[in-house]
Amino acid sequence: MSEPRWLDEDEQQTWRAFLWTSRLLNEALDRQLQRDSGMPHTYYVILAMLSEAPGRAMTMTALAAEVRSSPSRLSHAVARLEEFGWVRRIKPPEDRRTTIAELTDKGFDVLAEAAPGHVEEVRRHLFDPLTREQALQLRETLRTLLGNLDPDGRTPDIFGPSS
Amino acid sequence: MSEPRWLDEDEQQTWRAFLWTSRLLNEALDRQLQRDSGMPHTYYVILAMLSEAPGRAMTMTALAAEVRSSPSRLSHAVARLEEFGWVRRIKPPEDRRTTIAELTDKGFDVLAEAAPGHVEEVRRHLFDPLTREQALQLRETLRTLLGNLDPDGRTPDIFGPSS
DNA sequence: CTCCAATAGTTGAACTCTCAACTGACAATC
DNA sequence: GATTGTCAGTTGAGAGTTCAACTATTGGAG
Repeated sequence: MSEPRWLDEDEQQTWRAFLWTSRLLNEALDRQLQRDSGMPHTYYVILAMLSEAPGRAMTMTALAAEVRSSPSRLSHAVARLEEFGWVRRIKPPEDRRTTIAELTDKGFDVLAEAAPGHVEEVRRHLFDPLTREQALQLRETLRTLLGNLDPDGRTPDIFGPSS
Repeated sequence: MSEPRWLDEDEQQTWRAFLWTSRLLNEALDRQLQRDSGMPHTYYVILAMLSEAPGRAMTMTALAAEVRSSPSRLSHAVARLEEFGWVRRIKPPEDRRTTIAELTDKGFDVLAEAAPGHVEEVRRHLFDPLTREQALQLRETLRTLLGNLDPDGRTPDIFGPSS
C-alpha cells in the first residue's frame, strides 16, 4: 500500500463542483420530466434512443449499451415501459435468446410530447449559462473522461467521423 | 408556446457526453465504495462533510444544504447511518425543533478507512485523464453551471474568497 | 453427437430515493 | 395569551436501482 495521493485544493473544488452539478442537473431533469410527462429521465433516454434506431427497435443488449445501463436495470425499465404501452417486446425466431424492444406508436407520441420541454430544460441548465467556446471545451474534456470510463469505445456516435 | 430550440449536433454530443460521464462516474464510485466499505457514495459524502464540520456535528438542515440533499433523503440516510452506528442524533434543548447529526468515533474510523480508496478512484477517473489546464477549465465551467442550478449560492466554500 | 462454455435476458430481495402528508416547536400578530 | 404562520424534521408508500442467482438458448471442442 502506497501513500494515498490526496486531492489538493483546486482538485477538491473541481470534484465537488462536478458532483453537485451532475446531481442537481439530474434532479432538475427528473423533476421536470416526472411532472410534465410522468416518467423519470432514464426512461426518456430509453425512448429517445429507440426512436433513433432503424425500425424504432433494438435488442435489449444493444439498447443497454446505447443507454449505458446494466442489463438488469434495462430489463426492469422496459417491463415498466411495456406496462405503460410505450414499448413492446418481441422474440425473434432466429435467435430465441434475444429480445427486441420496439417503440410503440403511443410511445413515440409520448416522446414527441415530452421532447420540447425536456430540451428546453437541458438548454436552460446546460447551454444557456455557457459560452459556445466553453461548451465545446467541455465536450472535449468529457470525451476524454468518457474514453476512460467506457473503454470499449462503444460510443462511435459521440466521436466524430474524423477521429 | 414558441418553437422549441432543438440541440444542434455539437450540443447533442456535449449533452450526451455529460450524461454518460456523470452516470458512469457515479456508478464507478458507488461500486467501489459499496464493495470496499459497504456504503453508497451519498453516505460517504455525508460522513465526509460531517467530519469537516466543527465538532464533527451539524444540524440536519445545514447538512442537507452542504450535501445538496432534500431533507427527506437526508433524514432517511441518517437513520440508516445511525443503525450502522456511524452517526448519532442529538436533540439540543435550546431549539427543540432541530436535530444535530454527529459523527461517531466509529463513523470517523470507517470514513478514514474508506477515504484513500475513494480518493484513488476519483483520481483515476477524473484527474488522471485530464491535464491540469483542462481540470481548471472544467472547474470554471462547472462553477458557472452550479451558479445557475444552485442560485442561493449556499456554496461559499466552492467559490474562492476573492469573488 | 455430446458436453461445456458463453450469450441474452429475467427475476426477487434489499436498498435508496421521491413525493406528499404529517408532527412538533418556535415566532409573530392581534 | 390564543391563533396563525413558519421552520425543522420525520414518516410511509411507491418507484427505480443493484446485486446475485437463475433460466434458456446457442456456439464450439473434443
